Order: sequence, then C-alpha cells, then structure tokens
Amino acid sequence: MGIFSKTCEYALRAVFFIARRTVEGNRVGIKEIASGIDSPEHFLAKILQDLTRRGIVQSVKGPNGGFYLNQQSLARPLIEVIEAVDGDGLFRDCGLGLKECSSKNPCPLHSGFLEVRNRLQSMLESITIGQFNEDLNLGIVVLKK
Amino acid sequence: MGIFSKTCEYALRAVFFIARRTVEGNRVGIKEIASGIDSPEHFLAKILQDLTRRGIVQSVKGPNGGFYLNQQSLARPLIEVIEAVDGDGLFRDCGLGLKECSSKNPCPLHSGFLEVRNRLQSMLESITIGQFNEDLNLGIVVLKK
DNA sequence: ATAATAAAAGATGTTTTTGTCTTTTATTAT
DNA sequence: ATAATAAAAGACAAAAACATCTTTTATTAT
Repeated sequence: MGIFSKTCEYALRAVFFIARRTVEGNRVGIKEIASGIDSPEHFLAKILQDLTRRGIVQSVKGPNGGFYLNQQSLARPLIEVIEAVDGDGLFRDCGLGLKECSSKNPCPLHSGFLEVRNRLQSMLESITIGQFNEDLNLGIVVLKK
Repeated sequence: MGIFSKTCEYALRAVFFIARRTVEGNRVGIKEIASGIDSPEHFLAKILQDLTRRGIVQSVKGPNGGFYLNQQSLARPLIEVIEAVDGDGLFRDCGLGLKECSSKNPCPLHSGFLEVRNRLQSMLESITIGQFNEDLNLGIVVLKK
C-alpha cells in the first residue's frame, strides 16, 4: 500500500502529463495520456472524468478535443488533486483509526503524527501541477516506469 | 483511507493494549483486547495470530492463557509492527506508484517525499510498544473511540 | 484422565478498490 | 447535413481488503 490510492497515483501522474502538453499548446487524448503515464486507459478515463466534473482539469469532446489545463488549473497546488480523489483523510484522520482523536483526547501517536503530516501537507500545498514541465521535457523527472 | 491499513491500525492499538496489561502482570484474552480497542474480535484474532508467529507478540493457549509481551517485545519500535503488517512500502515505494523511481530516475515528488517519510520513519523507529503504559493508565492517551 | 479454557486454524461472506469493455453524447471538419 | 472523432457514461468483472462464524489444538486446573 502506497501513501495514496492507485486512483490518486494515476490522477497525479496524469495531471503532470497534461500540464506538459498544455504548455506546448496542445490538448491531449486519453490514449496518449494512458500510454504516457503507463496506466489502464479506461480506468484513467473515469478518473479524469471526475476531475473534469470538479473543474480540476478541462476537456473538450470531438476532433481536436482532449484534456488540457487552464491557467488556474496549472497553478493549482497538488493537494487539491489529492483531496479531490482520496479526500482529506490522510491529513486529518487519526493514524490509529480512532474516530474522536484530538489534542484533547489523543491516541498515543497523535502529536508525532501531527508534525509529520503538517509537513506533508505544506509540501503538497506548495507544489503546483504546472511546475515540473521543464524538468519533464529535459527528462530530469519521469512519469512512467 | 488512512495512512495505515485497517489491519495495521488494529494491530497497533492491540499491541499498546497488550503492553499495558503485560506490565500489570497479566495475560489478556482476545475478547478483552477486541472490546478494549473497539475492533472486530475474529478479525483481530487473525492479526494477532500472525504477529505471534512472527514473534512480535507472545501468547499461550488454555486457561490463564492469552497474549502478552516479553521484555524484547515491549522495547520493540513501532515500525516493526507496521512493517510486519503493511510491509515497508510506505517508507520505500514511490509516491506516484513508479516502479523504478530513485534519485537517479526520480518522479516529480521524489525529493519532497524523501524528507517527509524519513521523518515519519525515524519517528516510528524511536517510539516503542511499551512506552505509553503510564499515559494509558492515566487516561492521557486513549485506544478507542 | 477429564472438563474447561483460550488461542490457532479453516471456511466462507461482504465491501471496496481496481480494471475492462461497450454504448452514448458532444464537437468539429468536410 | 454528415461523418469522424474523442470524451462521457454505463455495465460488468476480478482482486484485495475487511469481516464473521465454526472447528481444531494446546494447556491448565480439577
């Protein structure tokens, strides 16, 4: 089990992929995205449909259609994608699964977790969907294998 | 989705619960553990059977039997329980699900993740199963609700 | 030895996650 | 208008996670 669901992993790789194509001035089809990030095509389609409904990615149907990102979406922090897909449980729920864990009524790991996941959260708030385009083009970072 | 599997959450709550009873000098039965940590009894039984096989908790059958922790187990870092149940994926696998993600061939989040999860890892290495017994007795920390 | 106890093991069921395949709808170029 | 294109939506299936119930085995007290 990774830190995110498989669904979320695909979503994140996909938005990075779409961002890169977008700044090149192109829309990109589901087939190309799926093969570009090594994900099951139809499964990814569902994920992107959902993100589109939520306004996190943009799409148009028909010839020359495909997915893309508007300026607002390119500037979006990664955490918005994660919360849209996996919810905010990773940042809010008790590490031991307690319903009412809080600073008033903490589980043994409460304070330790607080620090670690605040860091995770602020990291994911500071990273944007569009910030890796150049690194992706240069091959400094990758989205498959 | 929390950071750990449900199975792992139950395992962690259970070992804390057993630790507390152990230092009081008692073995504790599965029924009492399950109700003490609010978990499904038979499901927890499986989990503890597995941890027993791995030597992470101890048990004896029959009257006056039950689960307990020897000195070595009481001193065990929490990460050993987590790795026994969920594996080490949380600390090793790529956040975006790439098979070959590394510093040589990083995903966009590679370096950011490295820092956060090294912190998580060292936190879980420094906490021991037996270190919350007093806080549990005083009600400063809790294992259910 | 026997009965009672409690973990271990086995069988089975449910729900969620992940994945595939087909049909429909919207858009564009001709 | 029509045909081609590509996302959207729907139906279905496999696998994994989560959960329950029953039977067996080991241990202890009598």
